[in-house]
Amino acid sequence: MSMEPERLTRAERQAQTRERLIEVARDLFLDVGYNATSLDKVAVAAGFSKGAVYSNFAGTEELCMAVLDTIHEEQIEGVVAAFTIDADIDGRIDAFAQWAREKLGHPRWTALEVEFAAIARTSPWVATELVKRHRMLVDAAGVLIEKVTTDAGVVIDIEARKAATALLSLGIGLGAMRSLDPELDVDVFAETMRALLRGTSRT
Amino acid sequence: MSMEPERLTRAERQAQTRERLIEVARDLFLDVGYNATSLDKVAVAAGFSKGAVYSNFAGTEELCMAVLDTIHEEQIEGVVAAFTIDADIDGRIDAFAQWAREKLGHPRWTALEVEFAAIARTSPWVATELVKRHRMLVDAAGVLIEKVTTDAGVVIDIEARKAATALLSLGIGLGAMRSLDPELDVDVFAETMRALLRGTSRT
DNA sequence: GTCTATAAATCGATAGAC
DNA sequence: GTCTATCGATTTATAGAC
Repeated sequence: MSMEPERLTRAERQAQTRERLIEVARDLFLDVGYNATSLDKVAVAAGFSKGAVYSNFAGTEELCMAVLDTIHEEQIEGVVAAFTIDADIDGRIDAFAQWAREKLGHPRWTALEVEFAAIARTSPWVATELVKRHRMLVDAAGVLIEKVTTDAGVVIDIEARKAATALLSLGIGLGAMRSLDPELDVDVFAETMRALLRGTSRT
Repeated sequence: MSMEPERLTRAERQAQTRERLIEVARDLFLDVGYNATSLDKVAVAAGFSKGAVYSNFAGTEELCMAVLDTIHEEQIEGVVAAFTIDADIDGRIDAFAQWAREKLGHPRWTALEVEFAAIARTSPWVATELVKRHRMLVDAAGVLIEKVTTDAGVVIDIEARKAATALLSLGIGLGAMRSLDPELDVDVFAETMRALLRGTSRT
């Protein structure tokens, strides 16, 4: 038990380096955007050199993709947590609206998401990978809406997956505009969501 | 009347150069995006050199802003045209939905809009100018929705300006995702819009 | 006003030492 | 695996000729 941990330290050290790089890169990408963040700045800010980055990621695009993966993971957790609290459907919708309101209040993510999506026009790899993730996000939100509504015995006019597409798109678009204009009213998200999920209840 | 036109030709020539540059820059910006379009490529593609661009625009940012102005102008014209056709409110909504469907089918604009918005994080000038234009777009759409609904004697649940904010944001977000994923369902825009503008009619 | 030439800075990516 | 050094390619912006 004395030297055993040393053997794993090699792999663990690299894992720590990778996580540290993702952590620092995330802050930079969210603060100044993708194009304004050079690979060198990330390395230096993390206390490494460019070589360390290239030995953990194929390049800038894969680094940003790894960052987006951590963000997407947290977003899904937040949405699931809001929609699975112990309350009726109205309470769950309120919880989600509150979560969305906080997220849209400081919407650095959406700006990065759409800026990085522009890279997809010249990078086929980014395009296919981003499409995968967006479809996964829409699917996850779709089944969640489907489950919440059916559990509550409510029938909504719009298809669950379409509602998920609309809400994700609205969140992204609203966040992008909000990150530009701090005075933009964010409550329109909750209002639109309620208009979409306004169901015809059946006992 | 023989040499009189010659005196104006100086100014007219420069105006033509400026328009030509905006026209070519628009195509490039929409095709490959803002960051992938260098000032030099625009100049060469237009049959000029970089000097011609710098004598007509302060730099790349102002050039793109001029391009966005022409696009915004056309967008407003399209929306106004759809909402002022000779029909009842349902027919006008259908016309707008059809217009939006065509625009979102090939949403090159939204991708440029959000990509350029990312520049605002490091350029204060771009930030203030873009905020001006977005607020103008929302205002224009808001008064249009207000007028159309009141003309039809319909009262909608959501405030007109909020509905305009939601629809513009949804269009931008949906377009950004659609430019990434061609299989994305665009009809959700029309469905969301109808859910928002579902009014309680009063004679 | 437009063009040519150039300055100056930045960034991605690679090669080789350790 | 990480670091140092460096190449090569772009880009913005300016200076001076015409």
